[in-house]
Amino acid sequence: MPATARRAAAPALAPGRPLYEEVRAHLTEGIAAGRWKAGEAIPSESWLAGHFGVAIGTLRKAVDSLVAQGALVRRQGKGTFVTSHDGRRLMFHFFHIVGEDGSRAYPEVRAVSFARVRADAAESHALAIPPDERVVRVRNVLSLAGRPVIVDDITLPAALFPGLTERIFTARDNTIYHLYQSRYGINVLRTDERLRATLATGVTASLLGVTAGAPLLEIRRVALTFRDRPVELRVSRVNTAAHVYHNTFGKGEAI
Amino acid sequence: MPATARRAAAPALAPGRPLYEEVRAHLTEGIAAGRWKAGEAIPSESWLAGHFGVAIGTLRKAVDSLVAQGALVRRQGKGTFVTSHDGRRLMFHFFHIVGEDGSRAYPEVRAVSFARVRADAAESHALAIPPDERVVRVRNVLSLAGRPVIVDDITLPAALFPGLTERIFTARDNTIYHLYQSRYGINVLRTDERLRATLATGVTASLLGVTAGAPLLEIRRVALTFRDRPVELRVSRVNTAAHVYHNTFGKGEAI
DNA sequence: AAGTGGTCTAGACCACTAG
DNA sequence: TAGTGGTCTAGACCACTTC
Repeated sequence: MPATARRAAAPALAPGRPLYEEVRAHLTEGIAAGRWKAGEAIPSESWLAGHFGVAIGTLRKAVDSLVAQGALVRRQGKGTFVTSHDGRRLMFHFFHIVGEDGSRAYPEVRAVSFARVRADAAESHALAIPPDERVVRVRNVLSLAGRPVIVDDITLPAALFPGLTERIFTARDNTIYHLYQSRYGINVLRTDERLRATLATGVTASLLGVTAGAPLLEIRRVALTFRDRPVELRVSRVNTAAHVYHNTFGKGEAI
Repeated sequence: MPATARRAAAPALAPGRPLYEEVRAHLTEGIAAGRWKAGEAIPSESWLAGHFGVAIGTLRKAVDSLVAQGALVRRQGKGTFVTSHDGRRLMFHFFHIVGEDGSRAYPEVRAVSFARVRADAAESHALAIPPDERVVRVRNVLSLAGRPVIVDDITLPAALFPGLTERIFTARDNTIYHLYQSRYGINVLRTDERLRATLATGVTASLLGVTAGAPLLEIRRVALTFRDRPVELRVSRVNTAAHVYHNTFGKGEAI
């Protein structure tokens, strides 16, 4: 049977672009809309193939791209699941500060401040929201091995996080991105980071226990969800005396 | 015909792991050994499928992974080519310094020094070579928009770059990675980078035209080829007054 | 045993490039 | 027009998980 005959099947798959892209778009929409929540399984591949009226290979190609993107996770014999940020594993996908020797540790987070304010120019630009839009500003200090290493200034569009309170934010027993996901249905898929070197001043210096004028690594990160919509701005200042920002390019697994 | 019957075909494909991984290993070996050089086309998919005695779909899966890894590039209607670092495009795969507004520019490179010495402890460790092994040390200053922004200290294992002279190194009309590839058959596939903030001192400060004590971004990069073999250590010191290190996580193309 | 994802086959037809 | 990669089908069987 020619491919075109299938196109009229079940959930209308518009022409013009490859079938698997259409299928992928439908799956993406289902995840973004919360039809399948974080940690839940999506229907089986054979069921989805029948549902969309495509061959199993085509369905798999669509799922493959979502797996590569990090939105889905496959588990042989069990099913395909919406990526959840709860495990400790995924955390290092977006946390890149490691010891000088490359050792990884989970930071302890201490909340310093929490405020509802109006976005300043930089925030509204980074978050693609109107000037003076309501935002939540949070400041955390992250410690590694008992010593303060990072000061995080987090800005969230209030409209995306209704009812967020300081208690909710600090009482979480998991990562911050898991909170966004479990309570507000926001899946962080990508981050955009810009790094520069700065000098420690005033409050930041004292929070990190360094002298004014000490070099700090400043990371300006925008977290994005589906359709590259920004959901969080985070400015981190890192004392890199005993830690480094680690990063590899070229996904290539060792061959 | 059952898959197992094919396993005995042409270039012996050992069992135990998926067929496409075997095929991929054979292709990788061919590229690493220089059987197909940078910029050249490998045989067509149908020819390779027949050669290895696998279905076209299986062959494509092997090629897919090498394309994802960056070792091969597909061009519809023309063929599949060994990735070449000559084009200006690929350069930004490994060069991450951009203007504050995200604008990209090609740096002008000025050679400052070139010397053949013995590896120090840090270099021998980073390059996985014996202590006191012979290495080539090069210092470059990179300028953007006519102003010096980066000081690069490059260390190469002399054994991998026989006959390398200052003239060869500075006379190249292309990127440094293209030189490694075209003259020494070394394909840089991955980089491992560690970043920290430091303070400008002495020579570095004067090369960059900043005062001692100015904050600099230090990037310690190890370039890797097939089998994750290190081929270059590069320590960059960047004046981030008007530039930033830019990076995105989560390959996800905008959906 | 039943259900899931993982691998593999053997084709067909489409889209693009080049002579 | 011939050759290349790109998409898609309709199965088969394997590996893993759960009951």
